[in-house]
Amino acid sequence: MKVPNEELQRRLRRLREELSAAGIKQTHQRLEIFREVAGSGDHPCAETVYRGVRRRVPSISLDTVYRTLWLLLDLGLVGTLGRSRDRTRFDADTRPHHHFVCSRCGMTMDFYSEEFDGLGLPGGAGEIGSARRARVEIEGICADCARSDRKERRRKDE
Amino acid sequence: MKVPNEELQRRLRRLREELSAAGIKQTHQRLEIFREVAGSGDHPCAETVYRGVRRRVPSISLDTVYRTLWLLLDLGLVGTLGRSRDRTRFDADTRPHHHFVCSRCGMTMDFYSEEFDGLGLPGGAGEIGSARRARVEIEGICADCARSDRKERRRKDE
DNA sequence: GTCTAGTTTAGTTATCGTTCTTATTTAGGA
DNA sequence: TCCTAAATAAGAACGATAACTAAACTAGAC
Ligand SMILES: [Mn+2]
Ligand SMILES: [Mn+2]
Ligand SMILES: [Zn+2]
Ligand SMILES: [Zn+2]
Repeated sequence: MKVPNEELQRRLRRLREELSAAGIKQTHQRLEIFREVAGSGDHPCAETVYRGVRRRVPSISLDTVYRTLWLLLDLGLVGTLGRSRDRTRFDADTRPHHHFVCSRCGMTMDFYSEEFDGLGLPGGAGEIGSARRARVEIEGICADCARSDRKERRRKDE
Repeated sequence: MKVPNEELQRRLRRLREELSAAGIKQTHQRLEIFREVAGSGDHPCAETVYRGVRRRVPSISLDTVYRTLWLLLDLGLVGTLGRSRDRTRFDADTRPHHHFVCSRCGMTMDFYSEEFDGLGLPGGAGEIGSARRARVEIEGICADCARSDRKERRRKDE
């Protein structure tokens, strides 16, 4: 999953705006680290970002990658996800969206739904607090795993 | 939030059934660790469970707590939640339910909604895989934090 | 172009949740 | 009761992340 160039440019423009607005310097490293996350339509971990950026900026340090990713998180330019046993994964898609996670292979896939975006606390729970954002995670079996399961079952049955 | 004794007993009975069914030994430690999670209506982390169990079983080791909690997870007797930067938190409520998380103070509160339980992949995303379970996390400001915010604002305004 | 505060690097060290190692104990079947 | 595979306790080890240092670099203000 590669992010279309047009969208990538939009995101890079937003990075520059947010850095300016916050009075934070626009360094080559910050640009390239963000480009790496924002250009992959995936949910890379810090280590993956590091390896990717290193191809273009061989001197980059892992320390800078971490510092920058947490900075981007503070600025709201990336989000995080990932089950808590695993390493943190970053997500440059800041549009409201949701995730499907395959419980067999761990594959994580984005999907969009305005209906889900708008979910608030249901009637009976109104006094807990005021909703700002809803995130839906659907756990299931991905199409690929379902296919190999069927194949496996056939092999066993015959 | 304390789990009523009747429900706790039901959960402990289920533990024994599941351990038997899986051919796993019923140790004192496993019983007490599960009792700790299942008896708190909360979402304790491993460390909290450890401290609680230690009052009754002073020789318990943190390692055993972790091993047991992951075992319970595999058996479907507990779930996990928590943002991936923080320590994992465990949840012995295996009924389908959802969470409200206060972005100010971190307070996590359960709520129930049959509508949310039944959420599946929306039309446009049907080919990703087959849904088994939906989890909704609503982020917002809890009633308590909203109250202290208002108080704070008043203090500043006058 | 100069200046400077903020940033990066490399290296080292620390932290903290979690997992491994090893010797010892125990649950539960024979 | 005896036996053994499984489980535990203690503490060392691990891996991801964070926090230093000091020296070099650089973005952006003037
Ligand atoms: Mn995503
Ligand atoms: Mn819960
Ligand atoms: Zn899969
Ligand atoms: Zn709060």
